[in-house]
Amino acid sequence: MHNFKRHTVTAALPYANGPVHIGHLAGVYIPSDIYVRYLRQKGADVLFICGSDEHGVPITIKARKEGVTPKHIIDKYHSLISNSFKKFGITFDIYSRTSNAIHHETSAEIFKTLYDKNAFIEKENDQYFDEEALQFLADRYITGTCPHCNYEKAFGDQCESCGTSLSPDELINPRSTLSGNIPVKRKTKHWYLPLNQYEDWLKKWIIEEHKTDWRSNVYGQCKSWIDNGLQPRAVTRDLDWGVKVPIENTEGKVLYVWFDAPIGYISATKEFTKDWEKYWKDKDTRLIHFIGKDNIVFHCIIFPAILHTEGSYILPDNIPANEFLNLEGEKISTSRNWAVWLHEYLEEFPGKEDVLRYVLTANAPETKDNDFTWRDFQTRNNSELLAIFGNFVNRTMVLTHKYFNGTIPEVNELTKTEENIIAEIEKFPARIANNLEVFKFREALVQLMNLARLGNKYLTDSEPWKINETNPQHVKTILNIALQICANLAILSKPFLPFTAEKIEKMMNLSPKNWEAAGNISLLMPGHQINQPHLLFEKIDDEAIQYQIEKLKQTQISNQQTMHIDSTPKPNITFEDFAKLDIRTGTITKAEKVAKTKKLLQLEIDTGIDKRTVVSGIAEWFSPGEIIGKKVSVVVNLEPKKLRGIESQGMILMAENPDGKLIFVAPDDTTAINGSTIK
RNA sequence: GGCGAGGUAGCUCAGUUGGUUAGAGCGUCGGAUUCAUAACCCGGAGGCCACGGGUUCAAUUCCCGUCCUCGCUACCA
Repeated sequence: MHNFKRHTVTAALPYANGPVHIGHLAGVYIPSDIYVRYLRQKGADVLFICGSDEHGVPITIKARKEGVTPKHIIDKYHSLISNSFKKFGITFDIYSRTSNAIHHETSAEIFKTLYDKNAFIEKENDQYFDEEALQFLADRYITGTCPHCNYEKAFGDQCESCGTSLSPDELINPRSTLSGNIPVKRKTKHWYLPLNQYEDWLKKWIIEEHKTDWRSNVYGQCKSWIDNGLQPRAVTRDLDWGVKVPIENTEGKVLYVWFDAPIGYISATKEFTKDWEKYWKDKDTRLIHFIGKDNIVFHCIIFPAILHTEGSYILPDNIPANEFLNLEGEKISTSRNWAVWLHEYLEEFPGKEDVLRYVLTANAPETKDNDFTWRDFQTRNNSELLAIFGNFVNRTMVLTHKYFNGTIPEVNELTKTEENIIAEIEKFPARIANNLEVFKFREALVQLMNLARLGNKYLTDSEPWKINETNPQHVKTILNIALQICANLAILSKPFLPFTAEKIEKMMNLSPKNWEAAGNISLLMPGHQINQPHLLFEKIDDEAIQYQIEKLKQTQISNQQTMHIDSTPKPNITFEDFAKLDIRTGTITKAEKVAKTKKLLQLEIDTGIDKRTVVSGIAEWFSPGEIIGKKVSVVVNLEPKKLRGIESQGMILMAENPDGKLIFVAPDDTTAINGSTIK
């Protein structure tokens, strides 16, 4: 085990085209903040780095849509995001942004170094070009008809109607969104990182050297990528928003956003300190990336490959990626507004930053996707944070004021019970720390709560309110120890619940202490005066929860009304155009799954005029058995097309429900005769 | 379909290098208590450890297969 001298901890750069939500917090920022706060409390040399990721096409699209500049968008979200983090007590040493000059210089420099080392492959290929706007078109800047579902506003990279990933070449009738013109193909040159050449190196570094210390989800995902064979990846794009490619004659080309974004960690460090190199180039520095699982490939494979080739940088020692957090059973979605936004939470639950920190840690998606529900949020606040932690501190403080006017009493004779309690207290710092060291934040938090439980049990068992008459000397001992537990809680809860820890410190007149100070009963000296107690947490009532649930329900309703309904009709066609279509009623006579596909069913349809084979992408919604005998509407004069080697001789008409499920568009009356023309 | 990660009490999760009664928190039921935000404390109930085979003296744990969830990937006239 390497003995590291310092830590560089990074948290994934949030993309500056929207606000941040609880999924971001639970997945990346809370665990990283807990870890860093813990390290700092241990007196470690640690740097905590983050910033906004401000390049890439989606930002330019959003800007165009809203009629503002990309700069306007990133400024808006950079400050919104940065603010939310600050208010939640995420203690980055620096929260930078990739639009800064220093980042452009740094990423250009690294690109250039790799370029000079011949680390890239140059490839020339055809790409769509807008002759009016005089620029190459990013995939997102091209719209056209989806070849799969005929949706007319599909993008060059994806059809939002059927969800298919596309390449611009597949689009029917492509158009530039910049000018509306039909784009032309032009040759353009790009650079690729030949990831395939890194396979042996990655195998050794990840598969062999990090088999045991990386989380199984991270390790498994990497292994999957490596085993499946890696492909060269383009590192440049034709775009005018981003880091300019630092080579001559490359006007209009920028670094692909995934290339420059992780370099943002380095440039942010540079911006923060002149000493940045020791945090990135010294073998004694431990580099840790906190990310969500969607980022595994970039942080475990691509970015390390870049750093490795550059040559002077260290590689990450661990990459604790979390899985995803769902909200009330559904995937969190920015575009569908299915989220709890941090800036809204801060307004609706003022002073409850720690409550959310607690709930998201207790329910963190460390090993698998997890679900955030408002009911669970309420229960964890009321029955755990408040009832166990808050209540213990409160009852201890109240008793101290009642019996000793807020002065810490001295410890007298220790019974066996006290000796056991003290021995227990000693174990907690290590117990919590051991879990934090291996990124088990959930379990660490459970241990913290167990300390409060220990305190509650001790008070209840020793009943100072009963023995005050008969044995006042022992009451002093009991309360001293209970108060020492509170002081320990102030220290040990700080990484998790920083605002609460500070409140306890204030109530107890206690100066902040480092981690090693905890684990004993000498934190408060007899005679020390404490302040009046204030409640650390308050009950969250049904009303507040109901309001949040209602809010989500409204979102759901409005989503259902707007989803997938294209409000602009297609251009008019003549009757002659319509008459070209030959749609017949038919009956499904056979159905079977197409081997090795998830969505395809091979159907045999009795169209009244013949029996023919149709391949249809409905397997996700219908099993072969349930649709045999089903009446359907079939386009019988569609040009046949081969799918997965099977010739499809027609198309079945389907409609789509708001939830994405396809339903048959079929004759209302089952007496409809096969072959009857639909007109 | 391929690959990866998961499938353990009502809920959220531990755990098992194969071995006597499978754990925790919350919830639930009962008891005790009143210092404390009806909170705390004690106790009970609640599990074919996804399903089917196999290996073994013994499997929730190992092997094979199946099903379900999530992710990546292919594919969806």
